[in-house]
Amino acid sequence: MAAAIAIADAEGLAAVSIRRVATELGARAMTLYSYIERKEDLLALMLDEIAAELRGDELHGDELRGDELRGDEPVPGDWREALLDIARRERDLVRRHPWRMDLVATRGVAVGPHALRHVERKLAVLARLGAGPAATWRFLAAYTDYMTGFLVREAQERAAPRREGISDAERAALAEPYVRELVERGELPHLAPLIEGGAAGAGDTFERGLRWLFDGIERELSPERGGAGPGR
Amino acid sequence: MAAAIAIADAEGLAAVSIRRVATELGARAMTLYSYIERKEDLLALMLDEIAAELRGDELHGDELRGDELRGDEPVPGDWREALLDIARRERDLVRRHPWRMDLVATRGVAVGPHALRHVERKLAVLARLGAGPAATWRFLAAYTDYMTGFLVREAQERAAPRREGISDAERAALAEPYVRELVERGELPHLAPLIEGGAAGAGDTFERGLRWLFDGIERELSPERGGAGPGR
DNA sequence: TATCAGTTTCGTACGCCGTAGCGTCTGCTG
DNA sequence: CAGCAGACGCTACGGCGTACGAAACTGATA
Repeated sequence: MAAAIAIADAEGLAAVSIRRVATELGARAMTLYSYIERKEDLLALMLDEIAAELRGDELHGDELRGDELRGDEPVPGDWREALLDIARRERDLVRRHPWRMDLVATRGVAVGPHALRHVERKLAVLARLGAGPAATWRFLAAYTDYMTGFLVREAQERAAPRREGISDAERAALAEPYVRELVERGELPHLAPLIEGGAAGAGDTFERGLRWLFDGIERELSPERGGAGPGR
Repeated sequence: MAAAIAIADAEGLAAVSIRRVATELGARAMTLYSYIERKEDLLALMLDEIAAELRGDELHGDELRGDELRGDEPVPGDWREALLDIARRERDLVRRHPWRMDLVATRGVAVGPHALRHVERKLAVLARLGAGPAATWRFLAAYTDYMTGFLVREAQERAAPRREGISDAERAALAEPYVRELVERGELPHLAPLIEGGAAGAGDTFERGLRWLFDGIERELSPERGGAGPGR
């Protein structure tokens, strides 16, 4: 797993092949099949393994994995700040392991012990909302979906310059034929000023989008008020 | 493109190989390289092609592609209903072509003429918000990210039973080792009741999540009011 | 009608991939 | 010491994307 993760971090998920991982370990390809049944097992294990890095305290070695319960120490601050903190850590995780979103998009989210403990942590935060189990689950689903979409986009934008030339070269050489023609024919009246004005792609929308989502959730829980306070 | 799309619809994106598409067309593999430079070009073309199905009117043949301007007829109702309508169509599109999310997650969103016209349509709706270009772009980014995340998850959940046994068989045979042990050791106090109570995975969260996001955006634009009205 | 440039198609080949099948070796258990 | 389970390696199969050069076909020109 460590070898596979190192390869994926350095050269992308496509470089993780059975032969390559085996070579990195000084073995032959078929040796790996003593420990896994299919390559997909290895990928699933990688996905759960990096979820261990999502713990609040940064001690993610194996030393305190044993019997003492952890994972539901009270999180400081209100639920918004706590969930925002978790979101930032998830974003950092994808920055370290961009291939995570490739796997999430194809195999779905991990269901190993580390990943489950992380879900537990998020539910502990959401429990402060005092909503019922069904509503809590829906909140988590909306949060997860937004995060997935943002992180997929960010990981892929970050990987794009590595695949081709530079982002500017791509924009100049690839957007010219389509966009220029459509813009000059006046078929994109709303999009054209955004492109030419530079508004497209400017700024970091990560926390902004999360706050909008949080606002909407908060308003549902206290509908008569404006929702300015922490609610409840 | 049509042959490739048909294969992907029927057997998934992995079945789309150069050799397979060529065979479907009664030709040999290398023949395709007279029309595309790389396989990725074919995938990009597929992605833009299905975006043509996102037009509001259902005439997505080639017959009226010519000179008459279209794409910014006023959309009925307020912006929320209009954007919700677009969102439903995007969801239906992924239902017809689940492999779209695979491509979006790896290659990013399409930048062909059909896809650009669809972005234009969304910007026309968002223009009613009367926000500046930067804010409008951020709204679109947040919407797109939520949609991507939801659709990636839905497409992958829909494809999961096809990959393995049944969803129930999977839940029983695969979740047992991890989850049961952790639950019985009491390490997942918040997650356990959701699983056992059946709250997990119940109901459709699509429009709910979108409405929360819309509420948050609306509140930003009219902060002093509760945001109950359509605003502005 | 004969020629020819240009396009389209094809056969072959290279180096990858995941993994099935089977033989060999090692070290622990009874 | 016998037996055996597990770790490990070799070989092979069918598939992949695509580079390269030859062949076949097309339409326009002499």
